[in-house]
Amino acid sequence: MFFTNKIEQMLISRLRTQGDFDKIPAMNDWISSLNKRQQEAVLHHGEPLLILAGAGSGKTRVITTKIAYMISQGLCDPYSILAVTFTNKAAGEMKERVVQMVPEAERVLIRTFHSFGAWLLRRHSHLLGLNENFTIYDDDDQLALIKTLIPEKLSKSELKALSNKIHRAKDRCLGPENGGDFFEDDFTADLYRRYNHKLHEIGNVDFGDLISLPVHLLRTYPEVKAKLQSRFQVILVDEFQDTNFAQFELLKELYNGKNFLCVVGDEDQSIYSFRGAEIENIVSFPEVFPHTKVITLEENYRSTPQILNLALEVVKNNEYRLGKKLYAQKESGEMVEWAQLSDQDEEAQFCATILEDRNYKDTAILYRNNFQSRAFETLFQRFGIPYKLVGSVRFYEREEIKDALAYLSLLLNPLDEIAFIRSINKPSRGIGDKTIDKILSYFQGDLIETCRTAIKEIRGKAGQGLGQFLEVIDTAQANLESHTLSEMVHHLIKQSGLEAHYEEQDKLYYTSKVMNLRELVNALSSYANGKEGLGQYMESITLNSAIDNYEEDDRVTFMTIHLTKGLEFNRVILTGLEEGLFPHGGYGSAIEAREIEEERRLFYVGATRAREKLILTSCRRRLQYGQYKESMISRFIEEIPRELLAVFGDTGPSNSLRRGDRVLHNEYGTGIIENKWYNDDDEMVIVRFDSGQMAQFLTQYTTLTRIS
DNA sequence: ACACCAGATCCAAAG
DNA sequence: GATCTGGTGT
Repeated sequence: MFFTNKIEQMLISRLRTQGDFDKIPAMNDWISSLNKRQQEAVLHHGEPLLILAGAGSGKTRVITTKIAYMISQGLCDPYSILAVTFTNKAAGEMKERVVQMVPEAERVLIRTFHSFGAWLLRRHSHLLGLNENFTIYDDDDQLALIKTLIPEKLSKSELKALSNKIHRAKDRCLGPENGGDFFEDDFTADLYRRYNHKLHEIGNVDFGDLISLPVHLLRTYPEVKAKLQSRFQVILVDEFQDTNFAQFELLKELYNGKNFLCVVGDEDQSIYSFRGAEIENIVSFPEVFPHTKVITLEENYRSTPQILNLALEVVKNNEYRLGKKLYAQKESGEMVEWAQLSDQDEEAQFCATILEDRNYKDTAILYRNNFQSRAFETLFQRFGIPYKLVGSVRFYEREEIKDALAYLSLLLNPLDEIAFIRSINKPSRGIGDKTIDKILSYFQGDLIETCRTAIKEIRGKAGQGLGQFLEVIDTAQANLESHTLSEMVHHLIKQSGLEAHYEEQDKLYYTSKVMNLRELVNALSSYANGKEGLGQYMESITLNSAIDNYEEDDRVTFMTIHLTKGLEFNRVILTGLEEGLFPHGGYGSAIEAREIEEERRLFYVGATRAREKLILTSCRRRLQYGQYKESMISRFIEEIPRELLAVFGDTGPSNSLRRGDRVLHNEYGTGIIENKWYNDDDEMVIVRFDSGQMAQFLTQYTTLTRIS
């Protein structure tokens, strides 16, 4: 059931003349409340659609209306729609909004790329040789597995680099054999080969596999591919600028020329290239899918002109962008403020002063790096200002939760060596490295059975401990069949001694680890009994993103700029605008132009989260590794035309030279500053003189006078 | 096997 | 400065 252009034309003209959508009367209102471009995006069908949606241009509204429209007009079955979002939270919100419009939308599949990948793999685990109840290895688990494969000792950072390399290879659908020159050395490729082999033996998957294995599956099994292609007649992807190569490949595999593809994104908001995102995906989309209809949404409904224009002034310094226009629809508001503070404590103090108006809920304090939250937390605690820290440590990354999950992983997959090593001596029951090596020397596939064999040969404290461990596992195994998951896990954390162990720790360090374990038990109550429910729970918790638990309440929000994607606040304080911090990098290690452009996009994302009020802060010095370090004002501040910035307090804007300034030099004469950067702590400029000569200076040793 | 201490490392961003 | 890691002694 597809749109022909004729039907589309008819619908558009019907909308214009009568505005009469009989099936759902409200549809008329929904569509007519959109602007022309948005309407066009909702009504387009057939050829692939690329919606270039600037910040705050109402893209979520367009997608939800589009889905509701297709369903209510009977253009496709809700079951045949797949919508891919960036986080589970975004998926949940999208579903809620669409279902509110048309209840049948309950059957639309709305997921993140990763959870869609997992969904696909669960249905075809047998074809890929995966454990039926496979669990997903996160970066920690991946690292732990790599460790077992390397005999020689490598430093943590070397291991991380290897693990990262393997991960990035999977993002590009590169295997150990077809990596080309991606792997500089044979060692990495060989490690990758052994890593994949081991992971396959265990029957689990890692994050990268959640995308690359589905691609492999569809390429290897045409019948599976055909089935999926015919089911998903409509595929929508949000935040397309942050998809990686493998995700684009997956999308291409799902497309058969007959189904409808719609992607939405904004190249200026691509901020995840460190995680493999390819900004090229959105730029090249019309070439990959010829006849793509491109619709640009250029009206910003979120921010005041002051905020929007400032953000645009910064991002327009990027070379690599499509250069969309974006027009503020809101009325003029307050000037954007900039405050320069002496250090991170004064910065926190400054924020606290702003919050004296108690508009907690409407305010977000944003920063580049997680560690910056600390100064804010300390001060806000002291002043009793309510705040919530979003996403620094995810629930499943907590030590006590990982411990409990290790037992559960082992129950689901007794081949899981990583879960085995983590759980066997936690809390310590006398089983050390030596004993574990000994047990593994009896290795016979199933690790529980291996223990049963090995226990006969292990005496003393270790043997006793191993007996206890087996009892815990056996009881849990039996309870998994006969009790609810909550009851099973509740008993497990008691019997294993985890609860007592963490009770002790809580008393000593005033932590609340037992509470977290209770929370785990509670969360399980909404899942079905048995292995299947347990598997579902484990998946949901592993794929839970840092932002997924974010809830609005009357507290100030602390979070990294990366996490704010898709959110908005009345008032935003963008902190730490200093060279080396934001933009990150520099100070000795040169920053590549590509990286600076991504930092600039990050600034753009942060600034455009604000609806009414934007405040920027910089510190003159900052505590780093226990020492104060002088910092320089971020180049982003310098890229803002002075008339767009209200300087707060008595600190003036820097008098330093900026790109584009006209300067006078004693010997060379007049010229224009072509570029400015920092080499270690030295400010460097390149000047293009009117004579045509170019020269590079260390500004502290050269007299360059600014002239107008 | 584990407690304890010194030296190393951390402070990119995340599904 | 705080936290983590690896080596040492018991």
